[in-house]
Amino acid sequence: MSQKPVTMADIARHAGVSKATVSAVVNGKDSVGDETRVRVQAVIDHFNYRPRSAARLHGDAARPCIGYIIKEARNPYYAEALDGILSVAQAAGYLVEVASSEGDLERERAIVEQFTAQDISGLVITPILHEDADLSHLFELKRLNVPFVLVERVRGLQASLVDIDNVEAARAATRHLLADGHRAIVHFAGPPYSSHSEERARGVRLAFSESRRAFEDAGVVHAGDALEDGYRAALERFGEAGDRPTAVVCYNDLVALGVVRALRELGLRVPEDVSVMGFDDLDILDYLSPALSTVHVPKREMGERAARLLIEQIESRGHAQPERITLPVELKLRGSTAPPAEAASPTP
Amino acid sequence: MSQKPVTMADIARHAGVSKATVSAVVNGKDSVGDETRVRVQAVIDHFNYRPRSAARLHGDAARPCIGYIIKEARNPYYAEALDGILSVAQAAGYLVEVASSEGDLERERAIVEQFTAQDISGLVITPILHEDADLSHLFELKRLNVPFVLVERVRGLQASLVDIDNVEAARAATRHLLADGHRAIVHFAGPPYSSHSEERARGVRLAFSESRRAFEDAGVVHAGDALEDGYRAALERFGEAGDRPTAVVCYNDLVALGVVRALRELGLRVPEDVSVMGFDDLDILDYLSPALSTVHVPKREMGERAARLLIEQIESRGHAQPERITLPVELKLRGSTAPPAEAASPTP
DNA sequence: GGCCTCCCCGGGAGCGCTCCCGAAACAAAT
DNA sequence: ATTTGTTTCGGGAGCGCTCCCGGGGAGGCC
Repeated sequence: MSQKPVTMADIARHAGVSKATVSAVVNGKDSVGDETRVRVQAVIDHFNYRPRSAARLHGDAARPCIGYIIKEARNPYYAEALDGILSVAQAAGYLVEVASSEGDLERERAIVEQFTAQDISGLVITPILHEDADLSHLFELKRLNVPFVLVERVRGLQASLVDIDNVEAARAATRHLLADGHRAIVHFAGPPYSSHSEERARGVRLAFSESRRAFEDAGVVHAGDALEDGYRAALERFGEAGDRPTAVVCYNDLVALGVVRALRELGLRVPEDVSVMGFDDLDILDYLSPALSTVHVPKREMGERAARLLIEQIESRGHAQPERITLPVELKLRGSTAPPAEAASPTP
Repeated sequence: MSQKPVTMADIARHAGVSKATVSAVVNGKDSVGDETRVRVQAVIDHFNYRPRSAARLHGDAARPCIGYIIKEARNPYYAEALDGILSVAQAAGYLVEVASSEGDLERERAIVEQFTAQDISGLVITPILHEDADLSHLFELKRLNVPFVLVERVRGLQASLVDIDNVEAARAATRHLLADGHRAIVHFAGPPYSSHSEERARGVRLAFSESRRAFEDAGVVHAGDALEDGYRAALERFGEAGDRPTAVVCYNDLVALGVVRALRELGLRVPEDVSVMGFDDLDILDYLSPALSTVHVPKREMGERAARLLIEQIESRGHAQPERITLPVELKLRGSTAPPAEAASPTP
């Protein structure tokens, strides 16, 4: 298995030249004769030699590069935030590398290690945070003085953060439905490893509990963060007979789209029979019909702010203080929410 | 600007210890006394020292890692392909890093350099290919013996490739519309830097030219690859009075969704007034209404095959032959295409 | 008080590579 | 024939770090 790595000295020996000459050939210097070049190149090709550039520690410093760790490659949310990061990073001459943990803590840990082993300049991290997750790799980052910015709150970790007030946002969205007269509202919550999910669920519950009018809590269902999750959850919840919620607050827009599809298949109309509220305001929503009511999250701006914060931190050489930025959200009411049929007309 | 980088020797000097001790502290070895550890750590913190791990060239080899270079972070197409790459790579113990060129050749070049400077194990590349683009960085990869797999054809570059037959696919899609009786078809082509775009346009033209029935070529319009591009192009093309195409073949699904929105705003019905054909078959399409007719591209499988090919190449230590895989596509007819009004009901 | 541990720590070699500089080898100019 | 120049190559130092090993100091035991 573990072949001995072929080194530049090996090539030099086999080609009957010095290491310096091999180095010159590898780097395309013009200070080497054609005959020698060909001979050395042949040996290189034969051994399939590739210089371990890790060893080349002087000379041109690596281009500064920041890493972005996301949780779900398939959620356009991150692509939009990436857009913001890219615009700022590019302007500042930084490269951006993205890695997805796909919701797996061990993968996140491996990614962080990989990045630090590559002397990355800094990281923007969407951390995995399920109950008693081992966050040692994040603390490790602090110990190694690797600049990083979080885009999701981590309890007990003193670090820069760019986020929205998820509790308040979810609360506002739910309040709106309550004000519209909905009395049975269900919340399709996100994945357990996300603090965003937990916070949004908390906001929904807060709105539930503060509701003074007659209200039957239709509960919180653990759904997920993908299209299929919303679809499945809605088929299950609305497929059963009896009490049917009149509104659903979703963890995010993808879940909401899944719900809309399920409702359509179940023969329920949106918003006449069921109101659906999303979260995030993905770009694509503008292009759909019916348009989804949702909470607008300034993803692009969050990416920009995170990148700016990170670059400040990098260029201050770690002497910048951690900073916390909370960006405002906005309720976007479009076509997928309306007062419930019963409440719409009567009770003036 | 260019601060002198603080090295381990600096820390050792200021702490009054040896480099070895500093190294031990940095790596959390337990062979160092508490008092010394604290003192050294203090100096490290003060100077904000971070070991240049590039210099640590023995010991634990870096985790094998493959890079994926995409063209457009915001296109879910790549996210779905990434899904396939991730599943194979993860199973084989590889990490995946994604970088987006955002359609910019210089950025692509910088990314490739960055990756090779990091001793990446291999690359999956979606190359930028506009007319007489300078592809020297790709040839450079061959020279450096860096394994890589393309997922878009590059003329004149002998390398592994996983792709579909874009010409044939676009031709089939257009043929279908022709067979349905459409006589004025417009093609909204993709960005100029993409060979996929060029090939698909070629396929459309082929279908045009082979059509035996009376047919007015409504032309090829240069649109782009994003939602807004399709939206803009459709507003322009269908906003004008006079000859109105009865069908549009789009470069991809995003463009098609943009077109659908524009048509809706213009008061045109899909598919009654205009048929819209997409390309790619994004996951989200299943969740939309009306569902989009499109060409199903096996993105996930393409990602899997590309990753598998790449890993074979890596583990054969460069002695594997380049291989070309062409995967089949499938026409997915859903709700956005139909025979044109005139042809459907022959004027009763 | 002598001796043997054990624990810390420092000295120094070595990693694979690149750079600087000078030695050959040959050509051209005086 | 000597000088000057040019091209091509090798020797060797040095990069920042880690590992091995051996030396010294503190403490325990007789």
